[in-house]
Amino acid sequence: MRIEEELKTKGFGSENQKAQLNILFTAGWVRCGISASLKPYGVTPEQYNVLRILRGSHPQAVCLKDITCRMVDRNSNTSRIVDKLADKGWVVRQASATDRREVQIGLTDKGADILKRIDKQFGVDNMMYSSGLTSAEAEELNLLLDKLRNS
Amino acid sequence: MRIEEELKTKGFGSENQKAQLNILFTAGWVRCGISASLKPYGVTPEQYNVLRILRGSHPQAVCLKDITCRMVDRNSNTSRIVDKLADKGWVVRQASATDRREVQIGLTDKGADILKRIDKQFGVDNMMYSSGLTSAEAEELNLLLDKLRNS
DNA sequence: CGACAATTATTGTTTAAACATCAATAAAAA
DNA sequence: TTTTTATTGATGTTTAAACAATAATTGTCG
Repeated sequence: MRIEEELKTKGFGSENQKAQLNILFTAGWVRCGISASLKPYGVTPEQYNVLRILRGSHPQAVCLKDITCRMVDRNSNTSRIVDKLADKGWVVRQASATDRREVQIGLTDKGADILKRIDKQFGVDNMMYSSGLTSAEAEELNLLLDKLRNS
Repeated sequence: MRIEEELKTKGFGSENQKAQLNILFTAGWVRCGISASLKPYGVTPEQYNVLRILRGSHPQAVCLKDITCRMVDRNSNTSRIVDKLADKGWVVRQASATDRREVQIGLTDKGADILKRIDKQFGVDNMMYSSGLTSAEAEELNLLLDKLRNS
C-alpha cells in the first residue's frame, strides 16, 4: 500500500512532507517486524542492537559511551539496557584499565550463542534483512536518506 | 554523514540491511527534530498527529478508531492522547448519533488556533517539512519506501 | 599544584509506550 | 427472541522512554 492509502489521507503539503511521514511510518513498520521476530528469544530491538555492537568488536570489550554512540536509537538508556543483558548473562561489565570512569562491556559465550541462534533464523531470506528492494534500489534509498539528514 | 559513519560501523550484511538501519536511524532523527520543534507549544508528535487528522475533516468530527487507523504510529493509545488534548481544551468528545459505542472527537477553536500557530512557524522553510531533497528526490524516496513495505 | 570544568556511568523521577483486560454496545447466529 | 460473537473505547499494569540530577574520575589552565 502506498503511504497515502496507509494513512488514508488525500494529500500532503509536499513530497518532502510525505517523505517525512513515510519514513516515520516505515520505521514503525520495520521496528514492529523486528520486535516480533526477536520476541521468542526474549530480546528487544535495543538489546539486539547492543549485542551486535559488542559482537562487532569481540573479543574486545566496548565502553558504554562507545556503545551509545553506535546505537541506532541514541536516546536509549544504555546503562539499563546493559543491566538487562548482564542479568541474562549475555554480557559482563569490567573496569577499564586506562580510565576508571569507564566501564567496559564484553560479550559472553552465552551472549554469542543467542546471537548465533537469532541470526541462524534470519540469516538468509528473513524479513529482518531482506525486503522487496533490489540491492541497487536499497543503495539508492540509502543515498536519499543520507542526503535528507545532511541538510 | 553517511549511515556507516553515524553508526561507526565498517560494513553491513547487505544494502538492504543497511537500508533498514538507515530508516530506523533517520526516523529517530526526524522524530527528534519534530519533537523539539513542538516542545515550546507543549505538544507531542503523537498529539500533533491527532490534531492534524482532526483538522483534515474539520468541522466534521472523527471517531476514535478512525483516528487510530490514520495515525503514523498505530501503537499509540489514542484514548489517552485524546485525554490530554481534551484537558487542554483543544478537542471535545461527543457521543455518536449512529453508534453508541463510538465517540466522536472534534477540533475546538482553541485546537485550531494552536495548529495555526505551529504551522505558521513551520510553514515555509521549516525543518519539519523541508529537507535537503528536491521534490523529485523525495518522490523517489517515497516510491522506494512504499515498495520496501510491499514485500 | 589546585580550583574548576568536562567526561563517564549510574540512578531517580516523571511520563508515555506496550500489552492485556474489561464494559458497553452492536451485529450475527441459533 | 435469545445467545453468541465482534467491535469500540476505556482502564490497569508492567515496562521502557525522556529528562534531570548525581557521583566518581579525568582534563584544563591559571
